[in-house]
Amino acid sequence: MSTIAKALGLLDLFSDARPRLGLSDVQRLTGRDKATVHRHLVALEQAGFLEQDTSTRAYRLGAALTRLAGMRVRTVPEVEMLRSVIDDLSRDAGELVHVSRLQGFDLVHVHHAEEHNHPVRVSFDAYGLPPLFATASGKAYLAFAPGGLLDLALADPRTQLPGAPAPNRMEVEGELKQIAQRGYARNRDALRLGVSSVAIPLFDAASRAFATCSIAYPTGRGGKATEAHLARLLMARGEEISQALGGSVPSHIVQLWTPAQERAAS
Amino acid sequence: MSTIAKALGLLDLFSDARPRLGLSDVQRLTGRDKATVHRHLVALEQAGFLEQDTSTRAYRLGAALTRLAGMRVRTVPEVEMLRSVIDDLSRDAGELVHVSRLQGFDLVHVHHAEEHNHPVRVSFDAYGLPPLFATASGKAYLAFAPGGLLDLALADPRTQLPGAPAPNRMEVEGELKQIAQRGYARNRDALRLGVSSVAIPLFDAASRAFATCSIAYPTGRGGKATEAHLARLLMARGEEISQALGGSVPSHIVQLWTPAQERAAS
DNA sequence: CTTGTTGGTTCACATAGTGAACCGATGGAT
DNA sequence: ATCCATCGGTTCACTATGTGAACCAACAAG
Repeated sequence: MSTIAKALGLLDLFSDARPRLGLSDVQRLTGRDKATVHRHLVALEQAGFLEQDTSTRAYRLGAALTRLAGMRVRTVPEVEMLRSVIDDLSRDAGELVHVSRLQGFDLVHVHHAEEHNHPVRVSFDAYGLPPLFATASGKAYLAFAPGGLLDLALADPRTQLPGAPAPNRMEVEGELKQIAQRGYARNRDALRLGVSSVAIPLFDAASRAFATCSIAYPTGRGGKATEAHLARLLMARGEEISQALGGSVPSHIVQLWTPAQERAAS
Repeated sequence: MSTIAKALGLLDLFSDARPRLGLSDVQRLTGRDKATVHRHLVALEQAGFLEQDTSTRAYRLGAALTRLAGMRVRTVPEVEMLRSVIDDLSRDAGELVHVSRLQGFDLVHVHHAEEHNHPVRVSFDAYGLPPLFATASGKAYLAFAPGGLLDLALADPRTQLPGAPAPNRMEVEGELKQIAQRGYARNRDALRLGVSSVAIPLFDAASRAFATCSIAYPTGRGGKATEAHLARLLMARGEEISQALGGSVPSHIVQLWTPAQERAAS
């Protein structure tokens, strides 16, 4: 293992729960020699990746990180950031994966990836603006967005499928509550006949829902089991996808998305 | 020089102007051996600090940076982030340095540092809310804030010193224009008799003005020369201060703040 | 077909990293 | 006041790790 990897690995020891670490803490957590750990910490500090509190002598994440992260979001287009994660997810699921960002109440296309495993698969046009209430993505967003938004969305005619009956406010509220508890939204044949999908929200740096990721699959292919399987895949990568865009998922939702056995293991 | 420092130094080669670098680019820029550079790049990539474009094979800043940067802003209080920069600035200037954030049209105290070089120095209470138009900070903010704000600020009575004549809209506009050209705002005896100050805006991650940094000094001490000297110190650190808070200064303002001889050198 | 790029790999060599032992300071317990 | 544990940090002999000249394969322009 390269010394570079060892040193950079130290940064991963810091977390929201454990934002400040002393020399001995790091030494214990890594099992490495104190002298080694110290030299690594000093090197990271000199590069600005760590800062040392002058009074407690504890280390915390440094300013160079925000500087470089800012550079990344400015110079790397969203699509590039998403590519590898979304490709992986599409490969694992064997279905069409789709990321949209919210602009007002429009779901605008950001990126998609499709895998050609199945003979029958979902295809779609990337630039249509589907109505919020007719998609799993739209409902996933509303279920995790701040409260007031629902009324505004209901008032906007563009959020509904033309010709369809207006959604009942009580019913919708009930469904969103279910989604918030379950961790993902689902949809069967609502937007296009024969197409089902599951979706989760994505969160920005301030942990606000601002985009969504969905998997679409032919309704014919799967019953409850398929839906649950795809939803699991989606939720398992939910945090990674938000992070790829520079966001962070609120901890209670990370928990919701983490399978029970994994939670027990950690 | 430690290999860790060498590897981390590679990240600094990336910039807004040069966001993607190939192996040979990095080799040229550093003068190090190609094999060495390559191993460093791979190590950084494996840690997520770099990503390699699969088609062009060029490297760009990676997702680990945004993840860690997010952690930093969540876990490290603003005051902690500012401390070292502001302390340095206060030491260099030998005067009181002051950082405020805008909440509506209130300048709320974030952090300050005072140096005890001079026998006569400015002291102040940290928690007063000075009127926007009576301070260098307030004017620095307005001069670099989006246009519509000025009218809203003029309409708000709290932005003006009680008892003072209402500011003339044309005059104010002219002054803000001057400030925008000069790069900093100034103030003599407006808020408190015998106290002058110079101020610059601070920018957030989206490059919007959201806070200010000012240096206060006794009017008696300095004429034009002192003011210019302190303003230079302030502007020289302007980018660093914004960055400490996770923001980034628009490039045209960085230029405005960079002395002519330094610009020629780089 | 040459010539000059590019990204990447190999291996003998020496430099840079390692860790046991040590130091001084701090903070409880006794 | 003394002991003991723990803290952050340093030293130095030893060797594992990093280094760089030489070497590929692939690609593009002349």
